[in-house]
Amino acid sequence: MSATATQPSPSATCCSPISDAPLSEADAGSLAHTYAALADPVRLRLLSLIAASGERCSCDLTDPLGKSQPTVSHHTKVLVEAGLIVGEKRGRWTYWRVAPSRVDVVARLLDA
Amino acid sequence: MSATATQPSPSATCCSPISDAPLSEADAGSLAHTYAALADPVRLRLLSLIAASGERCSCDLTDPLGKSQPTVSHHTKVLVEAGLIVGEKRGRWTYWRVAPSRVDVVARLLDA
DNA sequence: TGCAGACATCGACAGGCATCAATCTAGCCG
DNA sequence: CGGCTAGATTGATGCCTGTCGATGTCTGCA
Repeated sequence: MSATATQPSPSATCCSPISDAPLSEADAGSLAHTYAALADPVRLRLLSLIAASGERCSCDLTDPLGKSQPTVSHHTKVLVEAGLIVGEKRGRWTYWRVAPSRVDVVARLLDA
Repeated sequence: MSATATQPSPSATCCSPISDAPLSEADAGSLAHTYAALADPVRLRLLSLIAASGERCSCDLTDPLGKSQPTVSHHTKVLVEAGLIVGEKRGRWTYWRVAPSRVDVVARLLDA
């Protein structure tokens, strides 16, 4: 597959609160994709571990989550593709941080 | 099954922003359940149709969504179980409204 | 009382996803 | 250079979920 196949769509960054106007099919699709990234207990705990630490290495995620290394790697990938976290490789380790802008969009979508 | 089997857990109503402290497994589970209700394009459009109208009958949902009546009924049920909408039967029709309190909880969880 | 319409439920099918073992890749150290 | 370790990728497996046709239930109306 191409490297950008599941990149977050630009339309996901532009939506006003859902009470303003019905979502288009395209917007609903990309937003559902973002919410799907949050619809897993492991990913929510992963995100909160990163958010609470500010920055966190993959090697410090497998133990608290109680999941195998491939599983954790899979979940970090999903969160990256949803634009919710960003990773930085430093030497042998990868450090993760939350991507505040995207989190902000998701939070604000449901504002009344 | 019992009528309350999939009711939203009380713990889902009490969570502070995820950056404050890592989520417990139980909280992560119930929150993931709520996000899963939003992780479908049809349900997002359904929710936005209801939110934009204030109140909406099931009979006015199948056409704009382009889904069959059983499918729409399934999705409204999922949103009700997530606490995101409430339904009221009046005569032969069922009218749906958003449940602001739960929507508020979901929106606020990601606050930085 | 009997009929028609609105909605829920059931059963079945297809597609997607979480998980792990095994393997691969890349950077560090002796 | 050779071994070691962190992390990504692959492939297989089992479960969950979206969808629809068929059917059931209840309400209003003639």
